[in-house]
Amino acid sequence: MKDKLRMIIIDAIDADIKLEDILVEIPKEKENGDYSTNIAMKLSKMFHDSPLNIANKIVANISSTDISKMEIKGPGFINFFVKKDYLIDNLNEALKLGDNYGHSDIGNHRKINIEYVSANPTGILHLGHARGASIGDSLSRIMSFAGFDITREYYINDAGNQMNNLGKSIKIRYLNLCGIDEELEEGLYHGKEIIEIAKTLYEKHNNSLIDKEISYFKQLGLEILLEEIKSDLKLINVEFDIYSSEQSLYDTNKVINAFNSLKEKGYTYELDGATWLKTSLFGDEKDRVLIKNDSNNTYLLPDIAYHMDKINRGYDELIDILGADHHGYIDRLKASIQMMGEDPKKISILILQMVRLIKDNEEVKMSKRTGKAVTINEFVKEVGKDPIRYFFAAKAMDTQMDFDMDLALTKSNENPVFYINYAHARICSILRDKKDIDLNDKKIVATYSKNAYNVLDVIYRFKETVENAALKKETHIITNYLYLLASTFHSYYASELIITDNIEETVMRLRLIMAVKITIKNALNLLGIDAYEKM
RNA sequence: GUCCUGGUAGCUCAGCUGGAUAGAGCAAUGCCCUUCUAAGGCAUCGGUCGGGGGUUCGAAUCUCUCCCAGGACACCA
Repeated sequence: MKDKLRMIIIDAIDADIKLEDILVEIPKEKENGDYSTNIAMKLSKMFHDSPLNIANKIVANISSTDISKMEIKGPGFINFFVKKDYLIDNLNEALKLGDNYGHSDIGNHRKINIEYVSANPTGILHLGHARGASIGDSLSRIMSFAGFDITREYYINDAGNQMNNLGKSIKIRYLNLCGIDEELEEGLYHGKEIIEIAKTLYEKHNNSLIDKEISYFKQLGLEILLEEIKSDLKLINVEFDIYSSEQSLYDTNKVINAFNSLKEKGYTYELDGATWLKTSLFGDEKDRVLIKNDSNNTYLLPDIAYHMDKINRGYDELIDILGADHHGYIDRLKASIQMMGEDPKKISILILQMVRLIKDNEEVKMSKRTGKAVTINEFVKEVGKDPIRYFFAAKAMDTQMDFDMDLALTKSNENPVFYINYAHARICSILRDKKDIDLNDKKIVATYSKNAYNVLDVIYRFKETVENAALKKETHIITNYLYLLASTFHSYYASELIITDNIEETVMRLRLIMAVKITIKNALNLLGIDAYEKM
């Protein structure tokens, strides 16, 4: 309807205006119409005329069967009151489409790769990772529902020095169990999951692994921890399409090829025994080291190879969801990609601000080494998957958030996910009582109440909400919508009975709440949250 | 010191391509179960939009400056 109005408005203006310059919005106050536009004020300068005059001219030029009333108010807003037939059409559409209601083609099958979490497999995932995982997965679901072709990818840093440290840490813990005294030095991994791995190995093999190389322990640790990461992610409904390995980029010569390509183009130079990349040529604040003077690579080189690999796999856009501590990384990566001859605009890097965990009014520091961090596993057990998913989706990525453990653990009704699911459960309950009423009765003459129309209107807005969330890449647009939908429904529920003696009325109202149920379920699904039949 | 994010009701946060009286939830207060789930509804209370200047018909929104919080400034990833 918004788009329709924009078309109507543009036809009524005698000037060269682009469609996207016309803003149509839903006024906060109902008395200001169903939709409104500020275009007259916008055109005031261009036409050298007062907004009110322009508004009057525009209104005089509009004639549409969809519009029941137009008003000019305030400094020059044009308010539209539209006929409500489209809401009924949409209701029928929703019932017909079911699980597919709200699906959009706006993404036009553009191939998008979303990379998130990508935590090094040197420990167990904790709460901070849960934010990235939740946002990444919700965004994938939303964009996918909006018609984008989404691939979810997890990048495993299995080639760097931390992996050797992992192997070393496991081996030392194992040797300790075998009665060999060896110190676990600073910088190695002190987490209790490392001890557990060592313990498992000892129970299984006793002393027989003492002479094995570090690389043996490294490989074992990697496999075990990766499995643990996958199963932890599954607890919050997150799964990936592709796990790609840094090591494999070396094995297939993609890293060396990337390096040679940069070198051939003259973007590298030697200094102090290291090899540098001229990223400052393309907007980075300074040049970066590719190969250290101990002849090891920095992380940047394989990362360039990795992003090139993704581009070469045919994606139209790469989205990286990274923690706030990586923000300095954006410029150097984009600069590097540009040197490789690709458009840096293909890469969107979304920066996720930190989560601070608060317990007893004090911050709990999260560190893989101390073993003190609250793991996803523990957190799901205490709080539950759905509140976690909702809570993370509900906040814009760029807000730093404090996660108050004590508050979350009370499991009180402060969590809106209960409120939303309560609406769903209520509907299910009514539908169980409907007995044998035929909902497809076409001969309906009764009309909907004002409250019912409010509900219809919110249901109608679902599709444009999905599109908006997908284009802006913001998950909280969906949570806000869900809350509005639930709230509008609860209000309607209190205002009239669904099942009455009047069969026509009953059928209409049942159809309405069924559409609400479908919409809630579909929207919750976009966030990886279950819809409850009963509460 | 430089850069990046934030600073909106007691608390957690929306709103930010400039628009009508700044919105929700939680907390507080008062009503509403002889009605399909009261985990609900209805209402009240609550604000120098961090401070100050600027741009204009109009600024929470744009701009400058200062203050506060967190983060980044490696031949770590």
